[in-house]
Formats: sequence, C-alpha cells, structure tokens
Amino acid sequence: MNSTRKLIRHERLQHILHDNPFMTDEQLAKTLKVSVQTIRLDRVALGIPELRERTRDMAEGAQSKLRAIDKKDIVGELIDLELNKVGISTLKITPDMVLEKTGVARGHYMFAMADTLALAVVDAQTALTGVANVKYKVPVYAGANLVAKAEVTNRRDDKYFICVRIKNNNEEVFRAKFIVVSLDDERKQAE
Amino acid sequence: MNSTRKLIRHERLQHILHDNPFMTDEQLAKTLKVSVQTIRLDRVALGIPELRERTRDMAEGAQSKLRAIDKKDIVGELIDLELNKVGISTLKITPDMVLEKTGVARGHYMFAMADTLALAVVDAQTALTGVANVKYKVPVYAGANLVAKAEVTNRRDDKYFICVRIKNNNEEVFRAKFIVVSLDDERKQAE
DNA sequence: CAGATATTATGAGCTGGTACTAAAAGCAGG
DNA sequence: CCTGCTTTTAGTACCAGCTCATAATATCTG
Repeated sequence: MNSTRKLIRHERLQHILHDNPFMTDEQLAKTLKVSVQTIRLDRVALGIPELRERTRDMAEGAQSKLRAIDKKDIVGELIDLELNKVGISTLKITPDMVLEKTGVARGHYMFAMADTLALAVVDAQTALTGVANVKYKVPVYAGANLVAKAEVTNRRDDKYFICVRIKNNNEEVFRAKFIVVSLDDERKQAE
Repeated sequence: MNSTRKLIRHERLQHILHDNPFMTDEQLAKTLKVSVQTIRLDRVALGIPELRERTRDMAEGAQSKLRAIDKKDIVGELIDLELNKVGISTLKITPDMVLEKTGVARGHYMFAMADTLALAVVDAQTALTGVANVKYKVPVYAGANLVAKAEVTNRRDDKYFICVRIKNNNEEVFRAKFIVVSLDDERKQAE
C-alpha cells in the first residue's frame, strides 16, 4: 500500500505537534519533507486545528489552570461560609492524591483541606496557623468525596480555636483542632 | 486638558485586557467607543502586543506552569535516612508556595514535608499517619531553605512516635509529633 | 495500461493585525 | 478669530497563516 507512508507521516505529525505545538504548516512541511498542502490535508484528516487555534486553546486552558491554582487557596471547594462561625468545603480524592503502595490518600491533602478551610473561616485580612492537632481516623481511598466542616469553638484576643471534621459518606475520617492567629492589627485595635 | 480622556481610556483598556485578554482591536474599539486606530495607538503607547502575541505568551506560560505543578508532588528532597531512627530532608520555599496577602508560606507545605519525611523514616511496606501534633513557631517566607529532621522517639507494636523539627537558618520554625501506624500486618489503622 | 489514491500546485478570500500617510476634530493662547 | 498643537479618525498597502475549492501531477495497484 502507498498509504503506509501517509500513516507514518500522520503519526510523526502528531508526535511533533505534541512536543512543539507552536509550529506553522510551513515548518511542519519542511521537517516532514512534504508540501504545505499535504500538511494541511493531514491536519484536516487528523482533526488538528490550525496554529492560531491551537495556541488559543492552550492559552484558554492556561487561564483555567491559573484560576485552579488561585483556588488552591482553598484546597477543595468552598460550599458555605459564615465568617467567624462555620465553613464547609468539599474535595474529591483523585488517583494522583493517593500513595502508590496502599492506594490510601496522602494525609497532607486532608490536612491542607482542613488548614485552608480553618483559615478561610477566620474573618481577618491575614491569618496564620499556629498550632494544629490532627487525627486520622479512617483511611481514605481514591474517588472519595470528602466534606469538611470547620467550626470556631472559641476565640481569645487574636487567637481562634477551630475544630475541623472531615467526613466521607457520613463517616468521620479525619479530625483536627487548629489555633489560628489573626494578624489583622486594625481589627485587634478596633475591638 | 484634552489628554485626560486619553489617560482614562488607557486605564480602562488595561483593565479590560486584564480581565479578558482575548479581545480584538475591533471589539475593544466598540466597548471603548473609539475607532480601531485609536485602540492601535493606545496599545503601542502602552506597549501592549497584538491579540495573537498575547495569546501565544499565555500559551507558553501555561506549559511551564504545568511542569511546576508536576514538581509539587515531591515534598522536599530526602538527604539522609536511617530507617526507624532519623531522616533529613530539605525544601526550598518558592514564591508560588506563599499566601499572596502576607507572603508567608502556606502551612501545609511544612506539614506535608514533615508528614512525608515521617512516613519515609518508618521501615514498613505501608505506613499511615494516625495522629499529628503541629506547631508553627515562626512564619516562613519565599526563598527560605528549610531543613527537616525526623526522629523516632518511641515505638510500641505497630505504632511509631516521630518528632519532626523544621529549621530555617538554624532557627526552628515548625515542630510536629506524629504517630505513624505500620500496616505490615493486617492491622487496621490507628485509633 | 486504466483507475484509484496520494501529493502538489494555484488562486481567491479571510482574520487580525503592522506601518505609514493624511485628513479631520478638539481645544488653548495670543 | 485665526494659528498651532494634540488627539482622533480614515485610508491604503502589506503581512502571516491560514481555509476552501479546483486542478494537475505523481505513485501505486490490479
């Protein structure tokens, strides 16, 4: 068959674009030693959009990626928040969060979830975790939908005492107590 | 002065493009109710590249961003390890690990560093964190080179008591006590 | 050799611009 | 009011990097 060459070229084309998505048809034509028109036909056959569209797709993906990183301020998704009282967030455990050997979720994801929620609950410009008391009760596996609930149990001056419980299917899998220190000077003086 | 209008427009232009970088000059002209040429002049004056270039810049930035996320999985670098006795690891705090507001490193990076080191020290096929007791002593800022030292202080059956201290320039910034449970046998996790 | 498939060539048209020239509009001072 | 200045708008030529359509050539295959 003549078309084996074509198939090979298609493979190579996809490979090349995977490694370097910013190549024009002209550059591709040179590296694959065919005409520009052939490249265009190949792209159409493979459903590969033109350079500009590829670039735009990546840039748009970048935006959501950047937002995702921003949102990591709260590890998990903030569902409900009553400042200085309670906060609720959720987090889905994905396969990349678990230890390979055991399939059990790495502990610091739960810690991070609880820690960030605790900080979010505190109504202060800047807050820092001072002390934490953590207990893992039940191992969590990939696919679990965790729900964290943080409650401010006490407050003394600039210190907030916060209790966070994480549940998976109504079973408490994690519990932590945090002491969060507010660094909001104005607030301290105002009260 | 007539040029106040221009300055205001420049401000608005930058704002608009910050929120939505994917606008053509034509769209910008409509939203700002001026001609396309004016927009072009404004872009030149402000050093803002054309749409395609902006898009490409973002797409390129996206690639390095993705790599950065991959690397985050390694929480610290293991320097020394004596199984069931001590372990030492290092971690450099990069600007993306700090809270924007304060510039202070997010607490769970230290926690994750300590947690993974504690688990590494335990000579067991599979180990899980059961309980943690954490204290943040000094805020850490970007650029800090943290050194964590984990010591097994006690051992009872399948439970390891581990103390982890993290120092920055010989100053102790973080301390945690973990109870790690080995799952070598069929034992269930800590209670 | 005919016929199918693959490749190349050619040209018109599109988007979103740059670069340059020039004209019109807006305002200020003498 | 006219003169000079900045600002804004308009218009033209040109470019990259395509799409779409149409046609010619090359290559293989039975």
